[in-house]
Amino acid sequence: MQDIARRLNISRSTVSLVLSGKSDGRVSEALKKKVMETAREMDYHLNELARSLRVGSSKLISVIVTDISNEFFGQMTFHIQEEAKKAGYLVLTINSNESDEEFEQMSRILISKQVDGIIAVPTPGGADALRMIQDQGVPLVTVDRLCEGVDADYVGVDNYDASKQAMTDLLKEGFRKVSLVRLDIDIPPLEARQKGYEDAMREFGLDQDIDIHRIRFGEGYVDDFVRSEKRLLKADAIFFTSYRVFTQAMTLVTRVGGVPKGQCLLCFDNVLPYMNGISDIRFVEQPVENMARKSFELLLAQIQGGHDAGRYIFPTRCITGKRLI
Amino acid sequence: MQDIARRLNISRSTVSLVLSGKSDGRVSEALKKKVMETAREMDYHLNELARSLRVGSSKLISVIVTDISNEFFGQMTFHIQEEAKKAGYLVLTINSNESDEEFEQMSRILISKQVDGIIAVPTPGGADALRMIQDQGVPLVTVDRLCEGVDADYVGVDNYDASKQAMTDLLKEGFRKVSLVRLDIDIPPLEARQKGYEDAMREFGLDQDIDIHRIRFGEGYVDDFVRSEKRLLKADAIFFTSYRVFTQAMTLVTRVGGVPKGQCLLCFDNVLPYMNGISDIRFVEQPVENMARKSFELLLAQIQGGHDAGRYIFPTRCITGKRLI
DNA sequence: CAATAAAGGTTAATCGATTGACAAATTTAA
DNA sequence: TTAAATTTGTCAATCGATTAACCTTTATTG
Repeated sequence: MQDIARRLNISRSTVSLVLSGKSDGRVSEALKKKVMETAREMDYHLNELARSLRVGSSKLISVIVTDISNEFFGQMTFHIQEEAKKAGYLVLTINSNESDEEFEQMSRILISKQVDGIIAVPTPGGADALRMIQDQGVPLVTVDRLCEGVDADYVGVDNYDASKQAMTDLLKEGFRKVSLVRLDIDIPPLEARQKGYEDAMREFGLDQDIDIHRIRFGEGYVDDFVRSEKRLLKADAIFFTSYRVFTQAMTLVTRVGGVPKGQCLLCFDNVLPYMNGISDIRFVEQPVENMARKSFELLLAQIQGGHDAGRYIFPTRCITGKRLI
Repeated sequence: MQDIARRLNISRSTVSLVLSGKSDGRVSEALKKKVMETAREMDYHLNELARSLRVGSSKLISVIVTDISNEFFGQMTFHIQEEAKKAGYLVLTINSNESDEEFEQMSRILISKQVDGIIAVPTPGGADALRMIQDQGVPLVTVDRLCEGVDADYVGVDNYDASKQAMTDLLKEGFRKVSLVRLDIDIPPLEARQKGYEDAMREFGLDQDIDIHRIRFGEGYVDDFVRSEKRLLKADAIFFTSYRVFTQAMTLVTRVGGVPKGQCLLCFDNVLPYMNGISDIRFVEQPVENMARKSFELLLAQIQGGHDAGRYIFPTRCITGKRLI
């Protein structure tokens, strides 16, 4: 700006006023034009860092997810980005990889970077980090997992209900021996989904057939599946409580000769790419786009002046696939 | 920092020196400890914006891809992020959606945000934006698509060769009527892949059977497929030249009753999730992790002091799936 | 003992914008 | 004709760090 000012023999203030569009009635049209032209000629690009420092807003937000390879979170961040773009924000996407330490460390860095807000999927022990974020006055919206003891906006679905409903539908169709496969991380959504499964089984008098398999999130998952192999192959149906554990299973299905004839697979979250390959597959779909929109809307509301934290629960749908091959 | 300084009755400089770890021999151990403690007590978090402005480095880089829902680019950005994290950088992931305007607009914003570097998949007409980036002195690495007329680092594969090789393998097995399905955007990789297909066909004397279908990237792709339906269903094999167009096709495959018996699907890029569902499917795999690593390595080299632009071509592999159902 | 070095801190300029307060020139109103 | 208002800009403090240059003490050395 200094350079432009010198070139036109005016002050930096004037240049700043023009370039930031705050020159209504403070700078003559003629001069305005000249400033804009020289700016273009000189290939001038505003230094947002300086601007941010001065005005106290970085126009940067962050989305912290636990597993970016999870299609649900992938779409989530995509839609948040689209919304953010419209509002003039850029998004830092962070992957905590389900690690409390990474989650906290990254929160710290984001605070330092002066992000204007954070949309986070909290890790199991992420409460402290969330509190730190709030204490530093950074707007916060939690998604997917409710973190008890932290009073923040929340966007999610009723996992218990969705799970129980999908299971009930399955049982009504006559499936009896239904196994549940879940990750061995203790997070609220998985607990709720498991509870929904258990309650549905009980209501059909299938207490004896309740069969739960815990699979590691990362390394070692193959061993876990091998250990569960026999029982899973004998099940009428399998309920995978999350996308991640489903895809883990799919990488191994070749080894056991494919999905047993007649077996039904139920999964929480969209598994569309797999639909053509398995005779009977169905899934519980979360309205990811609406959830993303809502999350950003809440964040923006916080940024633009406080509001009371709320919890927004979205309805799910159960989608059933048809056999193709 | 001012607050900490006041509390301890010392100068801000001292606080800064301690907190930035540059106080070796300039500040006594006792005082150092006190500073760190009070910083912790006061919940002090450094303002990176200010630091960045002063030192002229934001510790922010950006990755601009054309289609984040493309699994290849998804993994690409993931691995770049991991590398960046190790080096203390955060990543702004941007989606240009194959639009030249968005690509240029976003480049502008990123320059303003003072990112330390950009790794970009250029859009068809992105040359000007690339030049702008370079003119502003921002380190740049291009990936996936070579942009003629721009002298920048490049990381990619030999699309022609990979494509021709995969086709040759197919033809050797006896497949004859092989159709090609591609997006109707004119970008170097697709041209090269098509050329590889054509040359392979010709070498087997199948000039007459060359059959190319162009499908729109966004809206309207359904119509395009409907138009091509008859010919595609009659083909012995289909070569999809990119992940995107393959997934587009998969959303429609239910309508036509599935993949015809015996038909082979060949795709450029990893389509693992679909492998269990189709009797004969194979794909050309790019070594995405190595490519990501290399891209960041090149960017970092530029950031840390210029080097001559180079082109790095990675080898591909052809993976063949087995029928499960 | 004087000269020099080392240790421990401080001063003040700087990065590049923003903006409230002020001022000169010109116009309008009474 | 004179006071008030408008137009068109400028001044200078500020956001929160970093860092070269400088200044005191205190210790070391020949």
